[in-house]
Amino acid sequence: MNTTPTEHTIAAWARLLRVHTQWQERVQSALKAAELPPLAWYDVLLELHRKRHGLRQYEIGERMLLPKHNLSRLLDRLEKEALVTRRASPEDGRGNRVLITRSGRRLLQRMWPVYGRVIQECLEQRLTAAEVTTLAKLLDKLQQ
Amino acid sequence: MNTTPTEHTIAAWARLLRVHTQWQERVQSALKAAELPPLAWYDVLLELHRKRHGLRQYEIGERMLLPKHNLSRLLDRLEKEALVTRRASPEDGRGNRVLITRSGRRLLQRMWPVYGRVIQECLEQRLTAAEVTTLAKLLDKLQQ
DNA sequence: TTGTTCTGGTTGCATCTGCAACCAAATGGA
DNA sequence: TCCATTTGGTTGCAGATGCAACCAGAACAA
Repeated sequence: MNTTPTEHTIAAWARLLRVHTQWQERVQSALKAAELPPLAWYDVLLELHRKRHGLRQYEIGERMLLPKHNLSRLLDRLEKEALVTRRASPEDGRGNRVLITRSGRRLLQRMWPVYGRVIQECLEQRLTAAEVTTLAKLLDKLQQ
Repeated sequence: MNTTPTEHTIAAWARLLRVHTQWQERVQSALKAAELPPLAWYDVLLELHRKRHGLRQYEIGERMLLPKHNLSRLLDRLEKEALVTRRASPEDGRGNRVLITRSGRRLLQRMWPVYGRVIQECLEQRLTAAEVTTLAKLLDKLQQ
C-alpha cells in the first residue's frame, strides 16, 4: 500500500470536513436565532422520543458517539430543564434509565422545523434526489 | 416546497454527521497516541506552509472557517510552542502576518504520516477510486 | 479635516469538552 | 464463597470554545 493518500482522496476528505463545519454552523445559528437550545439536545431527545421505555445512558452514548462523562453532564442540563428524567434502572443497580418528558417532546416539535429547514437548504436543495441517494450510499460504506 | 426533508435526505444528512464524528475521533486518537498535537494545529500549519509570505489572521480564519477570537488563541498556543510567529503587518497597522517557523514545518512533517494513514484507513480503503471521485463531486456541490 | 462606521484582533467570562480518578454494582473465575 | 476485573455513571480539574465587550487602525463621508 502506498504511504500517503491520493490527491483525490485528500480532496474528498477535506470537502467532507468543510461541509460538516458549514452545516454545523448553519444549524447552530438557526437554532440560536430561534432561541432554541443546541443541536445535541435535539439528538438526545430524538433518541429518547423513539423509545417508549427510555434508554440507558450508555445506549444514548453509543448512538450519539458521545463519551459517557460528556453525556452525563449533558443529561444534567436536560434534566435541570425538566426535558428528561433519570430513574434508577430496574435491571442494573448501577445504571439509570432516561425518559423524555412531555415538555421534552414539545421542545422536539419546536426544534424540528428549524432544523429540518436547514437540512433542506444545505442538502436537499443542492442535490437531485438521485444524487442524495448516491451520497447516502457512499456515506453508508464509510460508516463504522 | 415541502415543509420537511425527505427520508432519504435525512438519512444522508445523519450519515455525514456520523462519518464526520468517527473520522474526527480516529484522527484525534491517532495523533494523541503518537503524542502529537490536535488536528487544528495541523490545519493552521498547513495553510501557512503553502504561503511563503505567511497569512493574515483573518485569512487563516476564512480558510479554516474559524471565528477570529478562536483563531487568536489558537495562534497564541502555536506561538508559545514556537511553531509560528506573528509580526506586525506592513500593509495594515491593525493586523499581523503569521509565518510558520522551521520547527513548525518539522512538526507538519511528523504529523502528516499519522494523519494520512487515518485518511487511508477511513476513506481510501473503503471506497474504490471511482467512488471517491463521485463523493468528492457531490461534496463539492454542497460547499459554500 | 473631522467625525462616523467598519474591520482586525484581543480579552474576560461563562459554558463545554476531555481526561483521569473515583465509586458502586455486576461479572467471572478459582 | 471470595477476590479480581469489568462496567455504568459521576466528579474535579484543566484546556478549548462561544459570546460580548473592547481597542486601535482603516475607510469613508461631509
